[in-house]
Amino acid sequence: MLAIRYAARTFCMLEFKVLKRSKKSRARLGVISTPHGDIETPAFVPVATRATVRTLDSEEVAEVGSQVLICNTYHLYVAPGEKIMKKAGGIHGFMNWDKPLMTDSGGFQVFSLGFGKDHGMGKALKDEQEKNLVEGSQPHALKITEEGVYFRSPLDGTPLFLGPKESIRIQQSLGADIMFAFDECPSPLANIEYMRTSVERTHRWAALCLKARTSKQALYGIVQGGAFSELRAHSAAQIGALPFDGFGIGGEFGYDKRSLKKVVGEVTDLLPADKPRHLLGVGHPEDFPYIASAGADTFDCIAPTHYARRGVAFTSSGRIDIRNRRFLTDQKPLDKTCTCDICKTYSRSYISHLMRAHELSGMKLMSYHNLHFLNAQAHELRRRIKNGDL
RNA sequence: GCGUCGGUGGCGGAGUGGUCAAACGCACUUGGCUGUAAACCAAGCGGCUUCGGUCUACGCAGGUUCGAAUCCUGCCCGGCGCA
Repeated sequence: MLAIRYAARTFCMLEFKVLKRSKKSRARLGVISTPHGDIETPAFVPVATRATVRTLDSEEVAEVGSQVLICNTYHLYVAPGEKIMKKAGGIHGFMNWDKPLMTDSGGFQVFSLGFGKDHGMGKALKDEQEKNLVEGSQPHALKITEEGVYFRSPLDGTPLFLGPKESIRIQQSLGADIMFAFDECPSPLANIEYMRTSVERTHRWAALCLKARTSKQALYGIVQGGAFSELRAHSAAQIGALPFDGFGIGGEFGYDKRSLKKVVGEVTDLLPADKPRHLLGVGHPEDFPYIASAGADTFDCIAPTHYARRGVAFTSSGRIDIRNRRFLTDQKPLDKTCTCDICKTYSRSYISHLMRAHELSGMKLMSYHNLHFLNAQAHELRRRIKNGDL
């Protein structure tokens, strides 16, 4: 199955240059060039699920130093729908973002709307937990088959189907610079037999995605395998051997930072050195050094905006929950070392008041700061690699 | 003045003889969140506690009852109607 030939493959509009390789770690400094400009790597990729970085407009997202965004195929398929997106000429014009864009394939929703919802959990484990999800299990709300995944529209219950062909077709309508192969993001509770079956299916889907592509958009294959080293290695070897333009690394990576670095490092060792790697859905500020030193070039995370709306600000001295009463009288900025417009202008006291009063502007100020902060942290990673410190 | 309805925890508001320290919502406190199901979710929220309890509480004061936030009497306060 994986021996399909890709002779008719079109030339893709993506270039990757490695400017420097660290002597201390797997970290590397690079530039990804796309039709919409360059991405200096390592880069943080803000999440714009429904063609918006929640609470911010595209100009603000650029203002805080974002180089590239990732949107979501499943969510844009549900609303406003493929036709409308196609008619808009794709996401770039639709959301007024002329820098590079990625689209996630919908593979994460196979997890988040499936077992993730069933077990009320995210893809990251906090503690060691029993891997009790057995081969053949199906989540409550959707059905995973060899051909793809049957969903139901969260809006009106309409049956939806997403498989490799459909995902690529929709992603081509969305027109991002970088597409991702349709995969199953397996639950962190999946046992090794479930994981093996899932990974093999994701590999078959990967080949079908390559075959389905007819545009010049770049396409990244996705490595799975959870925290099982042998499955990660197998997946990295299989996916790495296919003519993708880059590689995503998805799923879970164990329940601590050391495990994250180990698992991702083992994967990047097996992937082609001249192609970019994207770590999917990991990026709390404290993770950044682990991610870069494991050899990932880009990585996305909902953290800055997701936490912002709940009152958590990322600062140089850790997280603070701005809604805590003590901040109501605190005249300092969110972070005294931050250079963003919010920290130059507004006090913790004011932002605490806005968040406690559920004012939308509070969520916006928080999102603006957090996104600036994470982009600045990524900038710092590049500086450290350049200086030989990482 | 007469009649009538009502006074419940920080607020709103259930309860109308025992299973009531009192539903539910808000507010408040704490915790969680990593390819967005998420401006969300969970726990706590009278005092003391060796966590089994125990004391004080449903306008105030009495009473009936084995037992009252719930029934009776008086008083205080508020809404409405009639004078």
